[in-house]
Amino acid sequence: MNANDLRVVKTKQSLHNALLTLLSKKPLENITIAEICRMAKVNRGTFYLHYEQKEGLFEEYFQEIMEDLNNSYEEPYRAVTTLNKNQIDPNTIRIFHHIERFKMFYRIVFSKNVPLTYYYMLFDGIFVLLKRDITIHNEIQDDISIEYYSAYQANAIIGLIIQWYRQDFVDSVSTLNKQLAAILRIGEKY
Amino acid sequence: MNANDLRVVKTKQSLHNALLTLLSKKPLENITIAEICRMAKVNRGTFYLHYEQKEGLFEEYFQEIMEDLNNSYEEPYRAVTTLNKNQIDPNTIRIFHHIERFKMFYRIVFSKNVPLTYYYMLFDGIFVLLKRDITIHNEIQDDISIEYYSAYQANAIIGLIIQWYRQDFVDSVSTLNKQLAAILRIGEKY
DNA sequence: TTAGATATTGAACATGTGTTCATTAAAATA
DNA sequence: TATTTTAATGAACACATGTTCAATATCTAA
Repeated sequence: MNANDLRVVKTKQSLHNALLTLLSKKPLENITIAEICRMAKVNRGTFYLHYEQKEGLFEEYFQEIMEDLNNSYEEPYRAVTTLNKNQIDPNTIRIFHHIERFKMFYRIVFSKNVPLTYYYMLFDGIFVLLKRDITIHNEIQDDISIEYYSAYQANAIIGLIIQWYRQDFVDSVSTLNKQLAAILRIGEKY
Repeated sequence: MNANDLRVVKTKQSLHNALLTLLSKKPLENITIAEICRMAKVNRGTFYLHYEQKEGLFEEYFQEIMEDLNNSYEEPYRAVTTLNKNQIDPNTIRIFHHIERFKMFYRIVFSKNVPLTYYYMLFDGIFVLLKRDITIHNEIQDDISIEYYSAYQANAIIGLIIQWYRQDFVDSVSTLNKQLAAILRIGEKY
């Protein structure tokens, strides 16, 4: 199954387009593989040559979105810009911009009948960014595992995003940035 | 559909037992509704009279587990015992005990092909506990939304649990408690 | 205990799933 | 361009899904 073979490229493209079209009409859970294939004019057997579930198709998209998340931080090494210092500038927090930009997709990612896969892809994405950030600024005691600490911080941010999502992203990106900045500053008051 | 009708009770019980038996042999994703019904000796149509998906059946179980989580904190009002004070006693943190106790179920809840529903049930459970805790000890500035703050803290804890789960819960409950306590203490050093 | 209410059943139907296999069509390469 | 390689197709299969409906069994309430 050579991914560069034009036939493969064409097939996948058709399937991608079909899924996108269908997603604009109904939620992922109500879309069937047979339906996608009919619309893409691709044999159903061919679908199974490339994917196991319709979720795999969406996963390919989401992969690209995760790359955008990474690229957002490729410039300086700033995930959330050093979590515990009080020189946090809310504008350097890029995560919420990213979510806002792709909110169409994140509405799917966070919907309750979708498998956890995408959640984990997002989690891992943020986890890696934070771990890098935390390691560089090594703002950590030796009794804390970097893994646990990164998982804690990464998922905490996703917690904000969940809350945001549940109000259908009505708050502004800057509200989210400010909330995170304020929360991170809490500890330092004591 | 009277839930007290003996026929209903009997049917649900059979389905529950069948699901549990099957779950000991294979993951939820590989279990079919038809299979559950065959084993429970319940007509497939009857299944659809009570549930929409097999996931709904599991959800009923998980509901009970969530009640256990709540009961764990029914005594004094201590979720994680006031998140930001340094008099945190790791032993008063009950969440990880709870997870450990039901780890069989949480292995399902956190598996990647399962819908987000259960994740949200856990999230909401912890969220409510923390929100109560935070409100009582009102350890919060007025520029922070209690909702966002609770979501942040609740999901942060689940972040630790995810990390724990991914190593198949090899670490001890007390390790987790200590990690959380240490992380919560970080802010106060500055 | 009986009459009425209703949950369960079995059968059937259209559609989806996941897989196989020989055939065909479209690429790569030489 | 001709040859080889291999992806895509169509047909078929057993099984699952989700729904309907009349017939039956079982429960509740009088």
